[in-house]
Amino acid sequence: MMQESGPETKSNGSAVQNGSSSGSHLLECGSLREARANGEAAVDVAPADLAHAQQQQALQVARQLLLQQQQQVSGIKSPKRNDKQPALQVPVSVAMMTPQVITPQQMQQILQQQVLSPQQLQVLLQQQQALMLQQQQLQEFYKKQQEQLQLQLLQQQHAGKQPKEQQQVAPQQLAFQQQLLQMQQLQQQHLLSLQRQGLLSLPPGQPALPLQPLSQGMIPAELQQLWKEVTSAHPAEETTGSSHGSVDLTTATCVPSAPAKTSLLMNPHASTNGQLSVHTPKRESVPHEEHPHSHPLYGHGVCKWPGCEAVCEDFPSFLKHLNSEHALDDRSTAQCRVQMQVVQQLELQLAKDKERLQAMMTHLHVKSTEPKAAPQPLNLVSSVTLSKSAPEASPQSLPHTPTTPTAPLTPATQGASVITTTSMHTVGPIRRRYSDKYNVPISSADIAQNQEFYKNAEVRPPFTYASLIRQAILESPEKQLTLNEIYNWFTRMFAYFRRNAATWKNAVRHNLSLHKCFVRVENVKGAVWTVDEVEFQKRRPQKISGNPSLIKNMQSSHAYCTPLNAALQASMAENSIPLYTTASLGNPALGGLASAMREELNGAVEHANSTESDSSPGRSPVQAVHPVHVKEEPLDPEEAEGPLSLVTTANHSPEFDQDRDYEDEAVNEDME
DNA sequence: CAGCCGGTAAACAATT
DNA sequence: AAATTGTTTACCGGCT
Repeated sequence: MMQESGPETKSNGSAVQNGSSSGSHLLECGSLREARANGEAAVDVAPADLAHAQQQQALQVARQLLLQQQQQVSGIKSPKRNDKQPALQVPVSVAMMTPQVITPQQMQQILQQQVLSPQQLQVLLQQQQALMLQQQQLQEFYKKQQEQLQLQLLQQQHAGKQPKEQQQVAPQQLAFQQQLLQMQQLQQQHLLSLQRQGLLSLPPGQPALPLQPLSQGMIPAELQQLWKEVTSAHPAEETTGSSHGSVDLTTATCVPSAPAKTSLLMNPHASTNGQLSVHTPKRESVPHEEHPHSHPLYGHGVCKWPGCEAVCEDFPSFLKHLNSEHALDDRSTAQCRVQMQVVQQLELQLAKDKERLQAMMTHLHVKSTEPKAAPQPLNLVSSVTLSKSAPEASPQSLPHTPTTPTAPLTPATQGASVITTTSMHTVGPIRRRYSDKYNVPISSADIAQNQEFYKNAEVRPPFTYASLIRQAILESPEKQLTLNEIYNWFTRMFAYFRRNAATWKNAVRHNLSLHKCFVRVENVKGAVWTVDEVEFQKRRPQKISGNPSLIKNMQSSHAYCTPLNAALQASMAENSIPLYTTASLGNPALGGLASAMREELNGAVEHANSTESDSSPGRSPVQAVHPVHVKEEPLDPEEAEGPLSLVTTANHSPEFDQDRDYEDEAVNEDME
């Protein structure tokens, strides 16, 4: 225990550790790029706008339908009234309206990307809130629709209805159902194509959309047309040749800025259960009725119904057009459904991002308030590392207890590293290396927090044995420990290591012997192990060099921005929201953060060369900005450790510098 | 695909 | 003699 708070710890100063290789970043970037490539091509319209427009459209359409249905129910006649039946409801409700639950993979992603600046969070938050609103409206509409349908159905059944109607209806329904199925299939195809393109990543275990096996060839021309129209709305992702105007929605409506939804990927699993707790709000929310002229389907004198673009002189004429051309018929309904699906996708994305945001918020803010009740589940991280597929169970025989199921997700913290030497946490320092891949650097605060977390949660720490061993040794007052003491440290600091002793102890011994950085020193009482920082540092470069992927993301001078960008990009990539992609660089807020980070980076680098001024300077800026601990980019873990090495070895070895330089070079190369 | 890394398992020797 | 400590080799999976 004393070790924990031990003063000695100063050793590790600021280590900004980077992890070795970060595959995750790479992936993220890659996907992002792909998304951009596929999506940006055609669009000049901001994706956000698109998304917004589409949502609006969907809502509008839905409202329209709802209104019509209501009228019908209330006795007002309308052309085709019963085109719906229970059978139809199913697909819609099940497949379309259910939001999705976050999958483990998503969680992982979330975990990996937790590095957002407050500004980013804000932006995200705002966006999500906006989307949420729309989503709620949509859901509300949907529920109503369902109710209406049921009502209708009941009426029909009880009334015994006129044969005519039924006759009319039957065929229509059949046709409609068929269309729906086809639509779904199309979407499925779309999904598949997206997957192929790498835009979509489906969780392994998740089945794709629950589609019915329809022959693909059956797609009626009309449906195809429909599909095109609908899809054209989101050109971003669907680069498919069919693209057609793409303009419609976008131009007109809305918001000038933003991102797109490109994402769309219809997430298969979406259909499963998830649910956004959206409570149906009140229908009053429907604004359009009150502001007729602001009809989402009407803008710039043009009907914005997907694929329509009919010119309407004025609003009244537009209304006429709307009622005549886009009445409640099969086509409109199908279009509506498609739109709904589009919206749903957006919702899914929204849900994901919300979750992510939640995690980030929790991580960043709650932290202080909430006693890390459920600290983070790095385990996710670790498990990820171990295996991507297995959702929760850690593949390895590790005893992973699902400890905190509630798991907050703040995981990202995994990484590790910034150590504050002096201060920051009494806890010891750093655990620097996270598991190979996810090397997201962590702030001291994270570490401290994590420490608590690991002490109680049987979660495998995302650090290598070597890192842990080193940590243990460095934390000791004399910087040396016997094997048994190391064991004790492990068990004391990590609940995870209270199990499977044979396994990890063997690993510890193995590591001690294997790595040159661990030096065995004969002692009076036997032998103790010490750390040769120089050696330890030496090993790093290799990894780092292998990190290019990670580095690529960053911009040379903005090394520290990397995490940020990475997170953003990942987020965007996932959501296919270009907005951020481009914006991130230009965004002033981000820029500020970036510069702050850069400073930190520079500081880190400098002190790395110099001596132990370490981390304190570098990190302060960031912290000052916000409690956010941005995980500093790992440029090199070494850096973080640099100071430490000094401490231990006391001298500045050329090798050290070389390593550093080497790394820097590598970084630059990659970046450029 | 090769190479590197880290984790795990295990055999074996030396020491306590 | 048993347990602990160290060393070494092999294999596997992930990543670059």
